[in-house]
Amino acid sequence: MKHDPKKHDSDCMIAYGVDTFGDRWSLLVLRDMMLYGKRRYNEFLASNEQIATNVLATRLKHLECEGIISKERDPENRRSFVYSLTEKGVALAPVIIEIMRWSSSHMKVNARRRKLLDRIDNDREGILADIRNQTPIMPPPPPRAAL
Amino acid sequence: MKHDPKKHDSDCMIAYGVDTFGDRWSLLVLRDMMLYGKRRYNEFLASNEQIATNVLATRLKHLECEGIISKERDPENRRSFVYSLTEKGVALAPVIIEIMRWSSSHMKVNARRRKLLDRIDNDREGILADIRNQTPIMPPPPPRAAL
DNA sequence: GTAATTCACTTGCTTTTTGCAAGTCTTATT
DNA sequence: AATAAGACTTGCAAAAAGCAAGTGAATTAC
Repeated sequence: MKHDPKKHDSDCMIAYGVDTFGDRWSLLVLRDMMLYGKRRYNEFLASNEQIATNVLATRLKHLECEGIISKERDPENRRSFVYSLTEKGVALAPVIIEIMRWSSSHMKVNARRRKLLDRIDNDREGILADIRNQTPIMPPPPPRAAL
Repeated sequence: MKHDPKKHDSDCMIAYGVDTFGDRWSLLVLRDMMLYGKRRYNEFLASNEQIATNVLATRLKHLECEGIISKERDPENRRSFVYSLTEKGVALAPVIIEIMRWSSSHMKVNARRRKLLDRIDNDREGILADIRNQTPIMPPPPPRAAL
């Protein structure tokens, strides 16, 4: 599945970004991959934000089609697939980082978050390296207690 | 109209950003304000992306309610309103900048865009100052030829 | 001073997208 | 051979987006 470049060729840079990854669920999937190192369908499904399974499927397809992520069979368990960030996907890290930086100044920041923010300021290269080789940069939040 | 903080208090930083400004139309309105210096309802409506008027109205209300923009009557034309970025809104500039930077490496970049990207690298402070005092940092694109 | 205009929206309706529950298909385990 | 895990698909209801037309206050034109 390949992306049709015609649509964007004369568009603005923000419009291109927005069309490619600028919706709630795509951004949350990218967060799951970059921050928590998630790589599997059921890991994305398990996020606290409760994405619907059909919506997750279409988002993964779209991100793959845009060249942000790639999909391969897990060699160790052939009924599973593994999603990874491509170079194009890894290059989105600064966007995610700036969103976190912005949010942090407008919401309560707990210890786990503070630690990550400090690292953003002091070890940006290390964070980018971790994202590139799929090392989680912060522990995933505990599952929200069910009603 | 005030935002209810309960919803986000224990959420993640990306989720907070996504809920606040992370949808197609909000991001395009922010672009219009930051890059092109747009400040009026009919200016937003006139963007090439063709936002529907009812959708624009709800987005402006949401952004205002989240404290990203503020709305005042135009003192020189009292049937008009002027929207401005708040400090919280200006603080989103790095997110917009990183989206542009990312997009620029994955799409064709014309001369106008190249000029802005150079300025992002060489005069970041100047750009942030322009955004803060509502000076357009690039000319708006020509209106797309109607069908 | 009344009529036409501008500006910023609303309203009503259709279409598209999302959300939810259940089902399918492939590969693996018992 | 039967059961289960993993990754989706399908069908349907609900919410959001898109479209066209209408409203109401402020302004200019006659």
